[in-house]
Amino acid sequence: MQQLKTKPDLTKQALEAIREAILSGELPPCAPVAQEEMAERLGVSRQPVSRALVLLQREGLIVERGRKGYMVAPIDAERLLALYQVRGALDRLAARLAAVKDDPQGTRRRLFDRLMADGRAAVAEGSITGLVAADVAFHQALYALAGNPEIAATAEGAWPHMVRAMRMVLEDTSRHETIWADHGAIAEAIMAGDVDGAGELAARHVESAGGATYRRLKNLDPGLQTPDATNKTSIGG
Amino acid sequence: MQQLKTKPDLTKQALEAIREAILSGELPPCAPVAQEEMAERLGVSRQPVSRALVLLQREGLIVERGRKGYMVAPIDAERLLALYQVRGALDRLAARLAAVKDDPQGTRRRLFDRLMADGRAAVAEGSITGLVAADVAFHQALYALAGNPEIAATAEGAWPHMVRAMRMVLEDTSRHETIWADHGAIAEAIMAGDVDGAGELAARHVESAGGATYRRLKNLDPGLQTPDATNKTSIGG
DNA sequence: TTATTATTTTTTGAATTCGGAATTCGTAAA
DNA sequence: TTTACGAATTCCGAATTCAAAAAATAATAA
Repeated sequence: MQQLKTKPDLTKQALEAIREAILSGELPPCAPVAQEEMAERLGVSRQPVSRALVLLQREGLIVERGRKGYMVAPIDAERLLALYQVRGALDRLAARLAAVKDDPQGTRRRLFDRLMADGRAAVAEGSITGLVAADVAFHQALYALAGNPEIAATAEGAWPHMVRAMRMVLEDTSRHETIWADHGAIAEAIMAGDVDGAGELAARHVESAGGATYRRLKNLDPGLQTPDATNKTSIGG
Repeated sequence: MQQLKTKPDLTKQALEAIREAILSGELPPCAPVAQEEMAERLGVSRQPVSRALVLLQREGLIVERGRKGYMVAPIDAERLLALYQVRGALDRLAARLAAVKDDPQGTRRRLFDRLMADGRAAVAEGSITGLVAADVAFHQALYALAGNPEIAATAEGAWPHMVRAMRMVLEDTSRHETIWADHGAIAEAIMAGDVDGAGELAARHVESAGGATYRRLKNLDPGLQTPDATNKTSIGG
């Protein structure tokens, strides 16, 4: 018999709702986040909203504005670059750990096949939302395959910031193809058991994304760009 | 004229106080944490305590026990091992970033000299508390020298768990010397600008500590142990 | 004596209330 | 017209109150 569904828990619901509003852009960067208004909008009292906001602040998605309340954190290019560097280290570790495992049942291969198909479909469709979802799914699968739950838990803090920036970056459709070529190469290296190769590819992929994000946010990357300009070396290695 | 001191902020104070109580062992693993009792002990209402507990849960230092309230999280050997693996990746990155920087003013060398002196003094004194403090200081300095604030922010989630376990591990006094020999080697490699070497040494040092912690918590390491048994290879590499 | 059920207690989550601090707006004076 | 002072409003943290749910306990029947 399975566990019955637990109670709603207003604090958790408020947390999810507000985070989702921030990630979707419904609450854009620098938008004020007033407790009373949020409580009103969610149909609850200020209490659960206030508790959720403390968590959101810890996640870095909202920042204090003195006695003026909170506001949605601005998208900070330098911070994103630093976060991508950290995630590069985490993804390298995840890929290495995934590569040392073998896959007698072929479940891992089927998982990658499905993820790659979803990603390719999103590329073909050109849907930003679909591409973001497929990207998140791929990397979360990487963390899961590593068998170290703390990798996913640690990386979880960085992902919301990246999702928020990803929409802008993916406006440059020229990157869509290379992203999923990278993912394919990473998956192949993992399935081939190539520990060093998988880790290196994963780290470079992430740092490349970080560089692209940085340039995009700094408006250094107006439109198209030659593939040569992407990161080929990685300090994280 | 100087700025006036800002307000105390009861929530933050409660958070620090309870966290400190957990790390010091005053609240041992599996001890129940009741909101009312905490509020009473800290001389505040349940409100700021409740908000602090939400944060502490996010940090993983306390866990929910249904309607029975929270309890201090038990020390989980598997989890510690996983956390050390993650921190190995982070410390590798930090050491590499620190090694690429140069130090024309010699401030970095003086910092390392001071940290090493503190550590050696703690080893000579044999004070567990002093050793823990010196270890934390050394690695936090590493994160600071990396120039990427997100490394420290990310690693911060893992440290409280490690501090809690460190007391047990450091009862094995034979490790004290090797720990600070490792630190010395890492500092030397960084100051020599040896990026690969510094990263490798830092990662192995952390994973070695993780292995020692794991064995200690599993009671596989009763007392002394030959240095040969320490980790010489690292999957995180 | 044991098992089951009803009651009491405990403890938390959420709502409401209270107090204080900062911003804003209005008014008066230069 | 601009500046400065002060009142009013806004908004949040904290305390208090309320309600619900689970655990503990007591009581009763088999």
